[in-house]
Amino acid sequence: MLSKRCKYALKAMVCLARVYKQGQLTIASIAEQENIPKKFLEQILLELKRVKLVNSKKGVAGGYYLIKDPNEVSVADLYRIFDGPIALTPCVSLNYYEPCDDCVDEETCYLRNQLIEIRDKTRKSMSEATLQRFIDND
Amino acid sequence: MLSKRCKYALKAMVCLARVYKQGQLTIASIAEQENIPKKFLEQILLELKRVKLVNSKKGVAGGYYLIKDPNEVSVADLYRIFDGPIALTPCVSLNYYEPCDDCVDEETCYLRNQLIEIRDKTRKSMSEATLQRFIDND
DNA sequence: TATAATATCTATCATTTTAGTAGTCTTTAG
DNA sequence: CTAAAGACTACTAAAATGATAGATATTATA
Repeated sequence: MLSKRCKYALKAMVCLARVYKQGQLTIASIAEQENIPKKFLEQILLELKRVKLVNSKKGVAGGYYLIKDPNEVSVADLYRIFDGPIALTPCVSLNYYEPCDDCVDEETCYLRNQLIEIRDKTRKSMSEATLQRFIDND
Repeated sequence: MLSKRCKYALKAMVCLARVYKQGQLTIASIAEQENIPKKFLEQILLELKRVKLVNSKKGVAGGYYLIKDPNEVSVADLYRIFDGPIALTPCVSLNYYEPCDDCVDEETCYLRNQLIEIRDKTRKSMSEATLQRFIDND
């Protein structure tokens, strides 16, 4: 499941993708349109800015805008930012690798092969769900 | 990511699958072999018994044994028991459906189509990872 | 029949994560 | 100058997670 943060981020990003290279949206307008608590969304957009997916302009007539192409941002990207590894265990994660507490020897772990298969398929399906697709296939 | 509960459950189930129709294993033996806190594993096995995937015998020479065929139990089943919906939002979950707090109209939700696609692919890959496969493809 | 080995049940707990809220400060167009 | 925007810092309530503790019930077997 997506956390609320991540779902809100996805919604906000799709909103911004719709006006990609055509303007900006204020936090308040996104929050209202999408039923997201404004202060919470503020934090989320700040994080999206920190990782350079969006940028913002302060002051009157300011707002947020997407800086990456909507074809280049996917659910997988947002999931990793807000919800962490896509893999089912840290030991098979490509982006967030960590050894498992309970596993003695990774090389001989009998879970590994299947978990890697699941990881690859999940990565693929989440990567294919780009912002652009959310717009096109609406 | 799998919770520890779920990962421990998976490991225990694979252990039990290896001796399917050939005997039983004690909590202690599984806990020791797999580096799982015994009391925690106890709770997990109790839950697996409650949902009728395993059964147990008390007393000396007692233990747990699988009652479903190892081809009929998958990561998807265990995920649902311990970690909940496989879908990314409750509103596209087949087994745990719930409307979303923030969505006004489900029918016109622009996230829906893509989230359903992801759900179907994830369900498939997690369902294909049966206990038997963990044994065969070890 | 006593006992040791096993599962079962009920309760509790510390820590972390989640989903926010509150208040103040900074920037900027007009 | 000021209103409208984002930025920053801090706090918090509730739930989930990953356990631990202790007492009870059952059963094979010596």
